[in-house]
Amino acid sequence: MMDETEQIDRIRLFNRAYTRRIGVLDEGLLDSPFSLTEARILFEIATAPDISAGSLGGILDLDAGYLSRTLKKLEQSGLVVASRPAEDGRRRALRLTAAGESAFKALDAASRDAVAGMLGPLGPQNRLRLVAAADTILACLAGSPEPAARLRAHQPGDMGWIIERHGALYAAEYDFDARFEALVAEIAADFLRHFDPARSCCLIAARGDERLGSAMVVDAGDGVAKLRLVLVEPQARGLGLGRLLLEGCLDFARQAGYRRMTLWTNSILTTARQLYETAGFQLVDEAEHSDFGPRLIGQSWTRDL
Amino acid sequence: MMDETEQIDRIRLFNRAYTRRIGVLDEGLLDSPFSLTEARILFEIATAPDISAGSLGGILDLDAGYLSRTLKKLEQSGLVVASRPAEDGRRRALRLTAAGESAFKALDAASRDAVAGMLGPLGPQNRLRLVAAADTILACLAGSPEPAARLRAHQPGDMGWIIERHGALYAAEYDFDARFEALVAEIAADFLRHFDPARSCCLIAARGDERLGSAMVVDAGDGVAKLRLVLVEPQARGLGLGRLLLEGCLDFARQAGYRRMTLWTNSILTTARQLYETAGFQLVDEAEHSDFGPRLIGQSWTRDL
DNA sequence: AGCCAATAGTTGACAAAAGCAACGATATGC
DNA sequence: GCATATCGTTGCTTTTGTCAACTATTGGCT
Repeated sequence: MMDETEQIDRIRLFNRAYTRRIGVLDEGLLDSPFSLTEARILFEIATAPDISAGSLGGILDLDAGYLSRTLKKLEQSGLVVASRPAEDGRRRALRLTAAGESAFKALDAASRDAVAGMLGPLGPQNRLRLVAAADTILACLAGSPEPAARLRAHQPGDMGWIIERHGALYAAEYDFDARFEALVAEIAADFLRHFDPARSCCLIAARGDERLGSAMVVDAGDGVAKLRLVLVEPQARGLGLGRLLLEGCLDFARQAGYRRMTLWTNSILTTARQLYETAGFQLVDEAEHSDFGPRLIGQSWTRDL
Repeated sequence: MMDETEQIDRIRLFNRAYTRRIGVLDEGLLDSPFSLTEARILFEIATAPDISAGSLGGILDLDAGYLSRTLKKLEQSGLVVASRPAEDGRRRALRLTAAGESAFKALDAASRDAVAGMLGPLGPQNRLRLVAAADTILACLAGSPEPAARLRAHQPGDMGWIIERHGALYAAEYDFDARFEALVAEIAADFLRHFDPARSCCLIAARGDERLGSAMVVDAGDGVAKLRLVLVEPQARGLGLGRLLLEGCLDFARQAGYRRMTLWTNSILTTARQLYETAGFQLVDEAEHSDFGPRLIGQSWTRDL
């Protein structure tokens, strides 16, 4: 895990590195006749015509006096005009003249080129990642409360994802071999082949587009529902998603009229074991096996609904 | 898709927003007796003791004259000492005094607090996302030139990925239903169950960790190899990956001693059809079916090896 | 209506920050 | 040992930013 100190250090590292980058970008404006502040002023006026000097200063965090002087210079150069709006004789509504517009366009193009120059050497894939990461940062800072993880029914591709994550995670964490992924694929294929919305369900825990966990219920006959393929991604553990998925499955099974629910798991999955125990499941059988490579103890659990 | 113009605009938006954020952070240093530049100088000297004024200026992009004066001020305040290293009488090796160290520590703590204040109101999940995104941006910019796509053998999780992408892509592009994903899962499970490195193979086209395409060869009996599950991700199309995968499969089949290669596909997959034609495959059979929902024309292709 | 406080912007004086160019001291290459 | 380059310093200048006093206008209040 990453503690707060390390988070802060990494953000500070990022701030240093990135501001230096941006500094390099802004140097591109050096061969224009405008200072960075002037360019920012032109940009803001172009974006929000009839803006007042006051709000401009607020946005750019400029001293009122300094701003006033700078604006006067821009007016004298014929790039900006100010009018006294009828409704408030104190304010001055700022606008770009035609010359101001074209100066802004040139600046804007230069700034665009500078960014393009930064993105240029990156591969198309890296560019997308970069833009996505920038969006993420803004979203996080905007404090857009991170979309809550929620349960949804399965969609095309979800079965494959379940197989992939089971295969990759159990291989990495417990050294399961390919037979495990094969078994999961068979279970998933079987689920899709015989999917009956009244008798079976597959729940995906997702946050936005990101899949965080899975669980499914299938008909085991005799009024017994079988819980399968319960998985929570490592980065999403500790959020109660396992509980959420399990509750969703129990609810579904009850509504579907099942009397009991059973599941099969392996003893090394201690977190899962706790989850099942607190959810009222009872261990009914254990048997050693080596179906997936390492020596394991398979467990059957059950509970009434 | 996102075109370059939009990427640039979003990065520019990010730059504006983020620099403003950092500006706010730096204001935290205002109640220290140091200017931002002095603080940066202290930071660099603390990080790299015995640094020369020249490289300091290079790192911080400061005018040599300005830097010289600022350093003199810091020396007079007793925070920095400079020594003439024996090996080069022109340079001056800069170090913090004890007082300098403690001043730096205070600055460092203030900066850390400022960042902590920025991260504070975010949720723990958002903090992690933010840090991860910042790392991503630096990694992208570090311009680790995007690794070339290459073929590799399958690994744990790859079969699941193949199933996921087949399921999701064919559903989105051709409206295939769940039976298709089920079929792919069965094929994949079968492959894993009966995988024999001498008789079958699965190739994954990958760029770094990112999977871009797949193809597999299985034994169809009578010296015939069957090509299955050829897929290239939309964002990686046009790079010749399909060709690469196909050649890899043909090479494997020849080395494994197969006499012929067959494959089954559907007529709507026109890009794939061209790929097979140019690779020397010949259409031997067509049959209408609706196995995956829409009415399709299945095609069998074959070629000698 | 008339007064007062608040708001929007301007101006002068000044300080800090930054840039430029000339210069001295030392090192390096031929 | 001389030309040339490097490292740093200093004087001078411009740019940038700050502060406080000031004018003009508005809006609320009695």
